[in-house]
Amino acid sequence: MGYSIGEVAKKTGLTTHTLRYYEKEGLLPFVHKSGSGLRVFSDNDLGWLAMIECLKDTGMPLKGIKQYIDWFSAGDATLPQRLEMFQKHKAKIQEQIKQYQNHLKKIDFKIKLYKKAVELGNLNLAMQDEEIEAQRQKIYK
Amino acid sequence: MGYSIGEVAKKTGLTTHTLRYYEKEGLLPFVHKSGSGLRVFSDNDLGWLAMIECLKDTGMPLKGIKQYIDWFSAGDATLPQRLEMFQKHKAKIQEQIKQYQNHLKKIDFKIKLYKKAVELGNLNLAMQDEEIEAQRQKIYK
DNA sequence: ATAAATTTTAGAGTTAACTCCAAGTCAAGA
DNA sequence: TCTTGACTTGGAGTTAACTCTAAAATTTAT
Repeated sequence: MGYSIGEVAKKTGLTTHTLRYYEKEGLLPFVHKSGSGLRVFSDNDLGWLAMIECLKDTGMPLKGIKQYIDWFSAGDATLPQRLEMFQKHKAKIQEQIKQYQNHLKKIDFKIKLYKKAVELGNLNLAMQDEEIEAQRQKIYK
Repeated sequence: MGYSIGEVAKKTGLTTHTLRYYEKEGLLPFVHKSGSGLRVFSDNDLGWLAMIECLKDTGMPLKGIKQYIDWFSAGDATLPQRLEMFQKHKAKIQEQIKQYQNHLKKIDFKIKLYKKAVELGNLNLAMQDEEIEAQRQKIYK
């Protein structure tokens, strides 16, 4: 029914230190304490941790995540703010993905270039290769 | 022919502080100095800055970028290392994109949920909606 | 019952990547 | 020439997100 901090650490891949830090920062306001003061995590808390991971991994700072949790705790009056937050964050993620895909093209070019350079044992020679120069132009134009 | 640090700051969106910091960290070993000690950036330096931005924005720490630059400076003997670096980094970026797309599904679910919740003025009611519950199952199963 | 492992707290320390400051030098326009 | 703005350095300060320490309490295993 409940999980110790160590169990949650194993489940999530976070350390116990990090979990306590998150709680201190207000990211886990729903975790209960046992009579003797030990944290007891519920499945609902694991759900929150999954959401925290999702937002954190997509670039939201802990402060932003805390804002969301504070809005949640404030109840239905903050539903519009929460919707707006997710919509804006979605746009940011999509922008990120686009940028990543663009950067990937540049990396692909470098891989092609360095494959040829390794083959020839010389970077300058590889840069003079027609096909490689053609691809360079396509990307950096 | 050459750009001052302020001009480069405008071109790149970095601050002059950051540019000096990058140089201090060994990321700009090709920038020249004028007789009186002013930095003079070339178009080639701008190319390096673009590559630095690409690697940094895709999650490579400055130390990793410096390693690449050091390998470059060491000459053709390090071509295989550089190729390997780009190949590994490409794999990491692709993994990132996949993860982002997955996270995006969760965010999309939240948007759907909160749209309904705003409509109803109540989050719990929205969670009981059939269509929303169906989508939740699809994602969190 | 006892030993070993886990958890508690407050608070200090770390790392990456900036960001700023002071005091002095350099450059461009009126 | 004078002033104003940009640039120089070394070094200190900041921020986010951990990461660790120590001493005490609790829980689990034998």
